[in-house]
Amino acid sequence: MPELPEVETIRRGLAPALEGQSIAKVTLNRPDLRFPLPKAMKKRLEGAMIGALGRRAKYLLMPLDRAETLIIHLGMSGRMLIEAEETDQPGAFHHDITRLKQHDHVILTLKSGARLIYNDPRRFGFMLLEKTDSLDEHPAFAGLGPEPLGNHCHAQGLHDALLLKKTPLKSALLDQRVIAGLGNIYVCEALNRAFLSPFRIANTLALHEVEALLAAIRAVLEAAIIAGGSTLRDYRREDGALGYFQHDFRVYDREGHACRNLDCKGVISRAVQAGRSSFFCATCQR
DNA sequence: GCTGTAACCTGTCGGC
DNA sequence: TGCCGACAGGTTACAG
Repeated sequence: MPELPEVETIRRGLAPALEGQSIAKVTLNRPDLRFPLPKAMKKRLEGAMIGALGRRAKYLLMPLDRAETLIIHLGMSGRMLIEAEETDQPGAFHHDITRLKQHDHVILTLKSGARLIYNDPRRFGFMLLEKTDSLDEHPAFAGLGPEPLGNHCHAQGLHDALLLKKTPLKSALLDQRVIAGLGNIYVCEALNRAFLSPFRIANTLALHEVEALLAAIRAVLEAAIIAGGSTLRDYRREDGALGYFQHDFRVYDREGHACRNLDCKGVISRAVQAGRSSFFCATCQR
């Protein structure tokens, strides 16, 4: 799925087309997403005006003028796409010729005529409509760790959180309660840049190692946002275009290739941790 | 209470 | 060429 950089890229791309626009029509083609969409959602959305788009971790937030916020999670394969005007012509959707319309589960038609399409083949994603003033208490957000790119994320705080974890570092960083927004790709990349093994037990890291780790996490995420995210299979930007950060991967999906860290002659290995692939260099990551 | 695993669903890719 | 199994960016329920 879209991890933090992909969701942020989508947010920035959608904002000019959505903010200040009213929703004229809601089409629920397939309400049985990960969590079933309530039938009342259609009525609650139609006629509402969209405010400034936000993001928390991997969640896209669409506030409405009715004191409610549409919470969108893209799961593993979800896409949010803007289509300029309604058309059934094949291939008319910008560059995104890979999208199958059978997976267009939710369509918001704006008064401007543009359509916001939620497409998700694997249906691991979901949408929730919640009261805006109680979002922080919502179960989706209440336990989330700090935003790695935010002002409230500090090495000391991350160090304290990791001290409580007896799991391998890789698993600890995937835990959204420790730090929010990281997924498999960017954890692998950040650990390589910080020269830390994914197998290190989280509570054995010294503060100076956590400082290096946090700096690496931030560098990776910022570079990925500039590149428009990473496209492996499903991810597309809001206009159907690809992300390009996958060309800058140092370890992810590079098993058997040379490590790209300076002066390291190691080779990238792959191992399975908690059912997920970890890519790392055993020579320079300790 | 914490941790690891399996399951959710569908598409893609590689091997046979 | 076609079939089948493995695997995939996330999250969560459940067993140990």
